This record gives sequence, C-alpha cells and structure tokens, in this order.
Amino acid sequence: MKEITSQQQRVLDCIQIYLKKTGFPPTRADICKELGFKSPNSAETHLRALEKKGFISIESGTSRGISVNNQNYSSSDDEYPVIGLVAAGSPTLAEENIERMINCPKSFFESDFDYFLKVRGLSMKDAGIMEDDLIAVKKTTDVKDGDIVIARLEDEVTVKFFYRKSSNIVELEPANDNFDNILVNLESDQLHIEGKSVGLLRRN
Amino acid sequence: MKEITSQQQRVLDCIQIYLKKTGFPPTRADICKELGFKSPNSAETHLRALEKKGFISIESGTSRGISVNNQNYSSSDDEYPVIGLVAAGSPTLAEENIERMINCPKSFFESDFDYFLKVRGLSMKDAGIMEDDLIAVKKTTDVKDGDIVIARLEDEVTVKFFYRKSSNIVELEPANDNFDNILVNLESDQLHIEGKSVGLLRRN
DNA sequence: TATTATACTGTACATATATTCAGTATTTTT
DNA sequence: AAAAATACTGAATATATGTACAGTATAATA
Repeated sequence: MKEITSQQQRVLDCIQIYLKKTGFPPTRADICKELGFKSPNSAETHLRALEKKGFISIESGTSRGISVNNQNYSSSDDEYPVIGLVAAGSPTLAEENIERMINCPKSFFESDFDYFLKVRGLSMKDAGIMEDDLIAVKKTTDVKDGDIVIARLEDEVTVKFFYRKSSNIVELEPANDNFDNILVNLESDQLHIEGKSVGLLRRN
Repeated sequence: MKEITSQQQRVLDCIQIYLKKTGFPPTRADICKELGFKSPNSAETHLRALEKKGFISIESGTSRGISVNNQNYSSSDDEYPVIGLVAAGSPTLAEENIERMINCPKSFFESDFDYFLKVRGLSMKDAGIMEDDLIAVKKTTDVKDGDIVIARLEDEVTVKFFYRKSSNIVELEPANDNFDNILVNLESDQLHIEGKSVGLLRRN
C-alpha cells in the first residue's frame, strides 16, 4: 500500500468516523461538509486517490458505495497499555513506563488508538481533563488546530491544545488560567508530536 | 422490542448480509432484487415495519440510510445503554430515553455499573465533567459525602456532589461557580437518588 | 524543464434512490 | 364485523448523488 498524504488521511478518518456514527458511508457532499471543502469534486478526487492507493474501494454509480479495505473489524477486545506521563528525560512508551494493561474494545472511541496516557497535573482542567485521567492516544503527527495533542518538548511530555500560528510557529495552549501558552519555534526548538487525544477514561 | 415476522426477518437478514458483503446498506431496489420482490414499495413497507419495531433506524431522505440497531456483541463484554439527561418530567431509564448501546467490558470501572448517562450542561465542569460526557452510573442509594450522585428533584434529574448536612438536610453541590448549591429538606422536598458516578467516558 | 500528483472551486447533468399514491388480497387484532 | 397489520404489484416523481468538465495553483518527480 502506497504512502498516504495528510489530507487523504483526513478524508479516510472522516469516512470511518461517519461510518461509525451513522452505520453507512458518507456522500461526497457529506465529506465536504465535514472537512470544509466547497466543491464535491474535492472529495471525489481524494476518494479516487485513496482507491488508487488501495485504502478504499468505490462501487461505481452507487450512492455511498465506499468501503474501507483494511478494516480490521473484529469488534473484539484488546489490551492497551497505560503509560504514566513522566516529566523529564524518559521517552514515552518505553516499557518501564507501562503501569498496567487495560482490556478495552478495539473500536471504543471514534478513532482507533494506541495507548492510554495517565494525566499528571491540572494544566488541562478547563477542558475537563483532571489528574489521573486516562487519555486515549492515537499515535499520529497529523493534527489540526484545536486538537488536544501529546507533545514532547525538550524531553518533557505535555498535553495541550495545538495551534499552528505560522509555517514554523506552533502554540501549545493549556486549559488553565494559571498556566501560560507555550510558543514553539520549530527551527530553534525541538518539538515532537507523539499523538492526539481521541477520548478519555476516568475511574473514580 | 416487538415480535418480528418471518418476512421481516428475511429483510433484516438481507440487510445484514448485504452490509457484510459490500460495506454499505442496500437500497430498496437491492432488497427487492435479493428477495425477489417486484416493487420497491415491498421493501419500503418492510423497512418501515422494522423501524417501527425498533430493529433498524432509517435516515429520512438519505440514500442507503439504514442502520441496524442491535450491534454485534462480543464475549465477556456487555451492552450498556446510554441515557440522555432529560430535563423535566421524564423518568430516567425509560426505554424512550435510550440513545444507543455501548459495548464495554463488565469490569471496566472500579465498581460495576448499570448504564451511561449523557451529561447536559456544565454544572459539574470544575470536576472535569463536560457536556456530552458519559457518566458510568451505578444504581444505588448508598452514597457517601463527596460522591457524585445522579439525583431526581421534583422530576428534574441532575448530577451533583452529595453532602449530608443533618439527618434530614442534604446539600447538592455543583462544581461551577455560576451555579448555586441546592439545599434539600427531605421532609418537605421529594429527593430521589438514582445512583452514583463510578467513572466517566469521553469520546472526542 | 516538462510532467505528474496533489489540492482545491464551481457548474452542470444524468441517474440512482427514497417515497408517495393507487390498488389487491390475506391474516390478525379489536 | 370492523379495523389494523401484513404482504405484495405497479407507476410516478422529487431529490439525492455520482461524476464529468472547466478552471487555478502548488509541490513533487522525472
């Protein structure tokens, strides 16, 4: 399977989320509405590209005739690791940081995910993310403005809102007045996006 | 869910087989072709009957807008209903209020639970409970000070912190400065504790 | 440098599709 | 005995939808 572009990934995600939500695939217009395109042909060309690369199949002349090919759809459970949000020096997902495993259905959240991150601190409390909450993290670097991302800045791992200010300036914004925004210059600072939040789990 | 007739069962089977084969639901014409009907209205009336009996949902004006309601359940998991937090007059757990079912491992939270409650409003936002969050609710009247309870006061269902002030005074405390505490006199007011929160689920 | 792929807007149109209306007939429920 | 639900055929139609065509622009590739 060939390489997928970030926009094509967005379209593919859009299809899967729509499918999960409604039970049937989206139309071209639905994709446009969801992703902000203004012409149905925008969706059409992306769909053709995704088909050419083997990610989806399209039934010609058929409304909503889209099917996702890889579909690992066995609705069975899986074990997901819980990673502690370690402050400094330690890379995420190192084996030492796995606190325990959690049994959870594969398609529990709108998007698939790779691990649970245990939250430390209250920098995102106004977004309803509290200490010891478990964030379902999807490993990806394809993040949009407003996404809650797991970012590593100079060996420190944090959870913040993501906003791209310009081609090489990124703002990491906490959801707590007691914390300051972090402006990152991609040229001088080393920023690594570990993934983004696709859900949250709290156990009282 | 009401009784299904043998012909309606054939149509329901047809939908599920078609879905499995193609990845998207059939049209009325597809069903006719599959089952040998000669008029699209044959399929239509069966679909309407299946919808009325709760086996499927139909999105009006939408091509292939059919979704099958009973999701495939897997082994050790269970199906839990999602209940909308209805404002006034409607009792919780009435069947009409079930928005959908969620497949979830039985021992997912620290305590067992009975249903998910979909949160409306921000009265508990400082406790990290946001709009549209799903609270895992255990049906019980055995609540302690500081528990997050689901309470019904005069037909209104709310989520609040629970504090017993004296033998017949209970305080329901929101987690939001814009809301006021509610003092309940158990002798004059009718307070019913539906249950308490044992966990929370958020799907971005 | 030319070509191809990506990433769109915008218009137009044939057809795929839901849905209504008019019938007929049998079975079940009230 | 009347009413409602079930189970169809057949025709008609508004609209939902795929898809082609005409552009523009930028990035990647050969």
